[in-house]
Amino acid sequence: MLRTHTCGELRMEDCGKRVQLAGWLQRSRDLGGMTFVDLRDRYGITQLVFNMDINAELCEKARKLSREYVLQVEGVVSERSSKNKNLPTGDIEILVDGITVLNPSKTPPFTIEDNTDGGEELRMKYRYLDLRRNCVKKNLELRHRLSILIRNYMNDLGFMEIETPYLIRSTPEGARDFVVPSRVNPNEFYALPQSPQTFKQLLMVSGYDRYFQIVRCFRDEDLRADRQPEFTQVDCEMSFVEQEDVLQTFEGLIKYLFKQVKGLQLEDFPRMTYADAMRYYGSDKPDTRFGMRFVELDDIVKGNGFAVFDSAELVVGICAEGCANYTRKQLDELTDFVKRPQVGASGLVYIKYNEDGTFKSSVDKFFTADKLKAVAERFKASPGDLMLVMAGKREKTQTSLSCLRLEMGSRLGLRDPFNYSPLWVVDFPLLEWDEETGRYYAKHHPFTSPKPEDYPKLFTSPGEVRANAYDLVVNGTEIGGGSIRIHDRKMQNDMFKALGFSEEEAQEQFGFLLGAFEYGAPPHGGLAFGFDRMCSMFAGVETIRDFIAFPKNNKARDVMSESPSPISEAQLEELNIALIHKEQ
RNA sequence: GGUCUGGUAGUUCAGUUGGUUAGAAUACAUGCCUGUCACGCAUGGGGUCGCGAGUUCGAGUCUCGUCCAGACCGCCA
Repeated sequence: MLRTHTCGELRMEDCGKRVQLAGWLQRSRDLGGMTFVDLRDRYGITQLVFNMDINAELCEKARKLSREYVLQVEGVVSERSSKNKNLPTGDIEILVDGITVLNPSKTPPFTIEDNTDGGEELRMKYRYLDLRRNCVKKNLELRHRLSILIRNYMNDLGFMEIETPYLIRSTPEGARDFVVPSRVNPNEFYALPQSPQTFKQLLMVSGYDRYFQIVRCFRDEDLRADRQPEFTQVDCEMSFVEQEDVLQTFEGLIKYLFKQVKGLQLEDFPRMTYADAMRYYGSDKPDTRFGMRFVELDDIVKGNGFAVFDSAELVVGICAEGCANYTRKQLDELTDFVKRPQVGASGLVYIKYNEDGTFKSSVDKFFTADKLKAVAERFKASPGDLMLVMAGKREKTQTSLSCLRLEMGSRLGLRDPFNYSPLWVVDFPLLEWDEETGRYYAKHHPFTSPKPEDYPKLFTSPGEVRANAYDLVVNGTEIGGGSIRIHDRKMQNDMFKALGFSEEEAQEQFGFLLGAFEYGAPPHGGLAFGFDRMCSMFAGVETIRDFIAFPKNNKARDVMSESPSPISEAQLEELNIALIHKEQ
């Protein structure tokens, strides 16, 4: 061993011990007669001291070392004459009598500190240096800790972790697949799994009635701060359960994690139907840390000669408490905000309920004070409040107002990342109409079961069928989701029919699963959590990249290893692949 | 596919209405300094202003194109 201790563990009671440490040179302070060196490893920082009077030759050697050199030192643990309260090892230092440079280092392009001078791009290019930083290390430690806690909790409940394949059959439903050419089967391709969905259902057929897996998944879609092409799911499935059993089981897991990681004892998670989430928050993942719920106004405001309202499918608004003093400039900012292409609203109506009880609105021309008073009552507004109203097509208006609600929540400081507000969103629609292709798609996936009472509507009014599907939402972020699956062959056939699949197409793509369902599939259901998002949620940040050791950038590139990259003609030849656009 | 923001020293940034030799901080190098811990002080080196074209007597600054990075919309069962 090159060391007897780590750089984080020596304390006062170790004084007098002869020790060996190894690590990286964080920083050195050369005072002329003496030199201090901070030695860093994964566990902490320990100060080394060199003194001209004691060993001039060694001190001279220490002065020549620079940042990120890898050192091994030997010396005696001593009490410091001036202590550093900011450091766990701040009471002691090592009186060094021997030093070995294990490896020199070029000057790193940015400082290895919490408040680094390096920008995002540079840190990603030199990610192996970025990972030396304490704050990045803490993120990976959190991730590790969560994975251990989850595995232990699931194990205690009798869940088995079973690995499923990464090279699987491509299916056209859902996200775009990453594909992998097969050399031994020319002209054929595997896909990387978007999730182990079909395999975990097959495991239920096989009788592994409680399965989980912390597993990498792949989706070839555009990236976001909270979306990577490869990401990790906590994938779970149970047999002989109903929706309530799944919700209870995994609410337990999440509460356990909050207790262990944050020391928080969470109340039972509220349930909200998809319909209510859309109606009151304009989103299927509502941020319930604050109110400002939607209030629909159609019956009050229509028929007063304001064409925008009269022609709208929906007139809906929110009430921002205490914001009646917003200036013209602030209101214009909000109008600009909703008019941005990303939000896409055509305008914003404001109604100020002034402190003196009067109203001032952008639609005074059309509405009497009495009418505005009626609107204010519908909002349960008080003098001093500001009502913001939007109108138009129902869904579009809801999503636009949802953006505005979140913006107002942020402006008013109502979105504290460490104030956690979890909820289950339930009763999702089974199907979703797609205008472009003119057909229904499974909102969750094609194995999701309809609610029994809605099953008869599958062919009469498919859009109204609700599913046994649920999402766990925390602070406006979808942390996980799942469903009770279809285990009945006839129901599965009906589902494919509703999706416009012919018998042959269904057989072609999912034949192995359908076949399995004919050999005694148990009732089953489950869910999957986004593990990266879970980590970022516990840390109170938006981006999941901080919790992935080697993430991709927003063009799906690894700027460190410069991946993806072209492959050789020989490789292409071997795979029987020709490139169409070689120049790109 | 689209909207927006940015690209100037190793790094993080400033750079006025288009006008002389492009600055600061930090890092780095050298020297001084015996209790520092963001040590201090002094001196010094360091620039294809992302790239290309255009406007102009003159472009870091204006226009167009392009590349790169980031946020978002579409997309993500």
